[in-house]
Amino acid sequence: MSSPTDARYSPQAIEAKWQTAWDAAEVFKARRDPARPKYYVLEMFPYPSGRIHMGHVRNYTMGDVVARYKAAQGFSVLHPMGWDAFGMPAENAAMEQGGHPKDWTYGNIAVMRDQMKPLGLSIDWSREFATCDPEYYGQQQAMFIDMLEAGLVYRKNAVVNWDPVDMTVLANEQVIDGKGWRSGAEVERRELTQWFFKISDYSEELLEALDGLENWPEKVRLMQRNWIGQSRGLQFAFSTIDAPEGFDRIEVYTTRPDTLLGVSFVAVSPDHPLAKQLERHDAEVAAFVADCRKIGTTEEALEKAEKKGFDTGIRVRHPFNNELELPVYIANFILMDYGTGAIFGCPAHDQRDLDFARKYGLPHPDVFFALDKDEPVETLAFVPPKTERVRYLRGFAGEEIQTGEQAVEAAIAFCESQGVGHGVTKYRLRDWGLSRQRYWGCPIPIVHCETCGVVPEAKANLPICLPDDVSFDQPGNPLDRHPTWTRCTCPKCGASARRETDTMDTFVDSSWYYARFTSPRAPTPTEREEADYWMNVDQYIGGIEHAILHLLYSRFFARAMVKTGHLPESAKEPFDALFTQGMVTHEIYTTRDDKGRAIYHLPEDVEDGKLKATGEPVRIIPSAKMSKSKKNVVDPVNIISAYGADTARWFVMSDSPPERDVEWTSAGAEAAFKHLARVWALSERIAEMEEGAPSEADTDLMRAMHTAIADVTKSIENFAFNKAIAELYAFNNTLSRSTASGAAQKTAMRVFAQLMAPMVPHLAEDIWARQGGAGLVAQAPWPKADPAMLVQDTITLPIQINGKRRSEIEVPADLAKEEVEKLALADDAVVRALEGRAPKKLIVVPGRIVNVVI
RNA sequence: GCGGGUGUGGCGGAAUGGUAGACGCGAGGGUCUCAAACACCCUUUCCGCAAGGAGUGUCGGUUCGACUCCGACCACCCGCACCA
Repeated sequence: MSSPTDARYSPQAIEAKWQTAWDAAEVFKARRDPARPKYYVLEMFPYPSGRIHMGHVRNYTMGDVVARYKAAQGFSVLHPMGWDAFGMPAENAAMEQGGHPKDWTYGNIAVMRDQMKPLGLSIDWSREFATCDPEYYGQQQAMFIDMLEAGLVYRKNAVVNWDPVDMTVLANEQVIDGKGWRSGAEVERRELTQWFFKISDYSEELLEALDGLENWPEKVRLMQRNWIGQSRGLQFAFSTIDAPEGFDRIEVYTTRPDTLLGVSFVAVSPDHPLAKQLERHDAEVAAFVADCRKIGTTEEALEKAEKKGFDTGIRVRHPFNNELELPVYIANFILMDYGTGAIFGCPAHDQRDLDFARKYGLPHPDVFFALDKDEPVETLAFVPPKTERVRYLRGFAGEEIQTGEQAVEAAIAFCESQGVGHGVTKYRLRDWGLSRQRYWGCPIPIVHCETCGVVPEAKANLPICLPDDVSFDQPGNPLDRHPTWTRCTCPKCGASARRETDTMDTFVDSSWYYARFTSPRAPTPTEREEADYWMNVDQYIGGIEHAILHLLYSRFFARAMVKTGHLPESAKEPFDALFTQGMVTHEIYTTRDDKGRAIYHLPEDVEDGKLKATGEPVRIIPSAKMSKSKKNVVDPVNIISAYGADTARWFVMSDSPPERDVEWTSAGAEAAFKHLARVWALSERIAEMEEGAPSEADTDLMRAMHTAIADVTKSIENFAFNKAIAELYAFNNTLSRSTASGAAQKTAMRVFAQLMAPMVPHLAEDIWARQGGAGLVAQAPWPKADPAMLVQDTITLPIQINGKRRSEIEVPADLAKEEVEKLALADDAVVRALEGRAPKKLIVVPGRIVNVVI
């Protein structure tokens, strides 16, 4: 080996050096430059949990590859970073360890920023903010007031999880098996008056606009489509018999009015006004309803719970058959939030209704049969797709064969003509409840005045800052029991009044941060010129777990910002392209506390299945998404200090395709480091070479180089970073074995550095400089592949016999089909297989394959 | 329970309906070395000495040809509106 003894790849020195150089040149500062096209790359900003983990490294490296690649393509790039800093963990930490959520949060941010910076991400740190900065949430309060005035905010009652021992509202994740996570008390459903955003005003628009999001994954659009849940159905009222006063009618909504003649019962939600009315005077009803309210507030809990009903004794008349009286049940699986909170049951064609009917001995008359069968329903409901043709026995037009869809429309038309209800379009999407009875969130800028009622704060008084003097030694919302903070003046009449103590859902914070990044220090939520230039986000990158809520709320919020004048009309769909990366998974380690509840432990605190500190054995739960609450997070800091940031970046981008989950393993990090060290050594060797005389090997190397440019470029464009890396490996193999002249190898090495720069920017920068590249590789234009160098003269055509590969032939790339056929038929394997017969069929796919069918 | 997704060697994975296993890891063999590390070369889907055969979660279908498209099933993952 000719390399000098001191020549060694030392990332620590290289990385610090180039990060300093980038900072000095302000390479990553986003500049509004009307002369250049802009590109806005955004990764979902992190929650400051305390330390970065491999999921962050993977997520932010992906964005960085895109940002650096686009910069090389000549775009003016905006690539910012901030912190989704409000939320429960800060309050939990305050309760567990003492201290203040603010100190905990800002402390975590400082640590994580320090951990992130050595990664060498091309971020414009001058735009950084945290959502818990008063400068940020004050602007959010201003928008809340604007939205209130625009009719997009209102108050109504909604149910929450109530812990009767701790006297506090619980989040769904704090309810475990129906019990409070701290107190262990049975959780109750309780109604509170809460603030709501009118996202339902936009149901139809949010649904229709999904079609325009062509650069979003189809699965995300489908999930949102189903979540919004448009349905067409019939709404009508049953008239009641023996019902309490004011309940002479029960409104129901059904998507299957074609089954109205197969109805055998009516059921209402336990939260339905009728149930509430009966509950007041009937102990049995009260007991049943109370029982229903023990089921959690989640749809999942409701769906999984055993289906139960209570016969109220009330009857309704069938709208088309006065003789027929149907029982009215209160049923635990009916949602008050959907439709009218009341349904009719057609057991023959709905499994849940059938189970219910069988349980309570109700009939289940068939409405239609399959075309080829006429067996009455017994234990399995007959629920064919609505597009399938079936034979109606109890349709509105007698015995008729039609699809469910046709029958539904016909039924609606018939019912309307008879004056029984009307066809309506409904959505599953519910309004967005934003009230949280918690401290660490954006205060809702509202004042409750005895004379004026509910009054928005004056904008001049914003931001309404959270008070610092709070304690977390007792459960509940510290704002609610604060002695002075709640006292304020009514902005309307000047009388003394009480401040709203609810804070905002943290989803509000993350619904507009992308817009704030365009002018993070502005005295208004956004600045028109900046928003006009930078919006929309050209590429948004984040986890699939945000497919519905965060992304749907952001889409709504952008529209609300358009309506209130904070964003241009063109920004109502804020994310032009979306990429959902897979999650980084890891095993979970738990022990139990004295009450049997799970305590989670960090991987770094566990060794050989035992806690390092106490030796207590831990339970190992199979890999799951890395999450701060489960503490199954891996610390990348160790990898970076041992091998450098480029190794960490290279490793997380290689192997797994970015959209798929990856299980963290330390095995590959060493290998990634060795590879980068080999590349560095190769560059040293090439740098020492003489220029030399051109040879045929030069042409081969240049062909390989242009192929690499074309392949890597395409792979990065397609978000196939693992393939880009595989192609870089292949080019490395070619280059390191090349016998081309020094001049050619130097050229190839410089291009190699450019191609790997998005993934390993520090190493690329070092090689670029060593090979005499001009300026910084971070600012060099992306290389272009010469199409002439990609053309191949001869190709290998595989020959299949009956679809199985049996042979191959070398042919000129542009050989005529007839010639290929002749050559194929002359091939030994083909001659042997044909045994003198003619082939049944001969398929030649030019440039791809030949298939001989015998 | 409902909605969405994923499934390919020992491992991560590659493959516009056209040579299944690119590239990497690991493993085995070799060169170099006093030795080790590093580096380099070769082998590596399975069965078989070979010829050959089988093979992309399972079962079926469409096609000249299926990892790819369709249907059913199994397993795992994500979401289910107060985790972020």
